Amino acid sequence: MSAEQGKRQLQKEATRERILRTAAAVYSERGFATPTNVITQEAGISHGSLFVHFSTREDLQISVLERFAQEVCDELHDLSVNNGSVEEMLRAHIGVLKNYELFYRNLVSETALLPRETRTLLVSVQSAMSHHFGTAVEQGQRNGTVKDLPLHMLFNIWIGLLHYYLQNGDLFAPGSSVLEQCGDELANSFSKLISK
Amino acid sequence: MSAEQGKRQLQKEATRERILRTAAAVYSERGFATPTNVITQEAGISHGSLFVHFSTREDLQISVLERFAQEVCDELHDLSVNNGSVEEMLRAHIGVLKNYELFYRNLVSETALLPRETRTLLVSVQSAMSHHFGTAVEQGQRNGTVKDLPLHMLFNIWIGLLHYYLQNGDLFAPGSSVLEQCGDELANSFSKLISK
DNA sequence: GTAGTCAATGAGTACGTACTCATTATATAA
DNA sequence: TTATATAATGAGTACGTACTCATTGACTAC
Repeated sequence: MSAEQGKRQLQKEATRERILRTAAAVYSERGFATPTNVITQEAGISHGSLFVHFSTREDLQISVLERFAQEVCDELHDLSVNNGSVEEMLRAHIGVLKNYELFYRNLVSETALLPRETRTLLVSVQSAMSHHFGTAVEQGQRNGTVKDLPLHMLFNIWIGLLHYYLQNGDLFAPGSSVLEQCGDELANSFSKLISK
Repeated sequence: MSAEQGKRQLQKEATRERILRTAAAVYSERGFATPTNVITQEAGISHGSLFVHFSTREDLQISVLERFAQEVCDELHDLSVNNGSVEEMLRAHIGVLKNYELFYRNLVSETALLPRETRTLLVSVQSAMSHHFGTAVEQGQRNGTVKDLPLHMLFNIWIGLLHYYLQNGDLFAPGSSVLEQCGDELANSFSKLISK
């Protein structure tokens, strides 16, 4: 039976899970360039064991990122901010990202040294958000409170601002969370900016 | 005499110069993670020779970046866009960066893996630009054509947008120059956005 | 001309780290 | 109970790359 899992298979799945969780934590704190032996050490397993579960380091990175993207996309998708103001919607966006700040920060900072595939994952995260963004902004545009600039440009300005603050978190909020520290200011400034 | 240089000293200076220029070119095309042996090969000198002129790889990177920052700062400083519109000023900014697009693009994309000191250099480049930005925007704010948001926030929104497009150049302008392709749209959209 | 200096060389070293594989221990099947 | 399958191990290998250093040969000072 497929539902019935032997002790061995359960153990294997548990180890794989342990690696994935540990890697996500390590990538959050030390960045994606962290060597594999640090991850296995942190996970309390042998170095070789990692390669029983993931054929290459890149394979592991992709798996971690896929899970992350899935999780964030789900959370973003479930946001109930329909008919809210633009600023509310932006705050909700920031609220979700706060849960992943360190990881997301490293992800956008180090995209250049990550496997190509991960680019697509980042795009899918943005797409998940763009739906709510579009809804709120278009509503504002229809009732004449928001400027008539192309939606994609407004979205890119918002994402660009967000990423800029995340990447330079140590300048804008030294030793602290940028989203916590500057999130409100960002949402507020941006919504003022796009309003007529 | 210090003005009098022996043949030897001239040769040494020429080699150092050759390394710096080659490194800048290589960093532009392959990024800052390119190994030192690629640079020396490209420069047509022995690998060991590099370490006669630069004690470490990091030392070379910093020297290259210092020269770059100096050059860009000078060009930005010399911009004669006083009393021009905000959009003109932004176009001028883009015009300068076009000359360094590949290098600058890699710089903002890979800041995370570069030595700490280089962060300061990037800041100094932004500072050089912020003067013109402030002048143009404040003039607009005084005569009531530009929104009254804090100057630093407007500047960060602009830089964030610019960097976002540079970092994702392959999405916005595949196989081409983003600044060439999207520069006008960026300057135009941003100036529309901040106008009342 | 001779001795000393120094830029340049390139083979060699040190080191980190991704990945392998023979072995071990444990669960499952007979 | 015995035999087989396999998850996990960790010492070992391969490889890339930053950096060293004894040697060379062109320049300089005397």
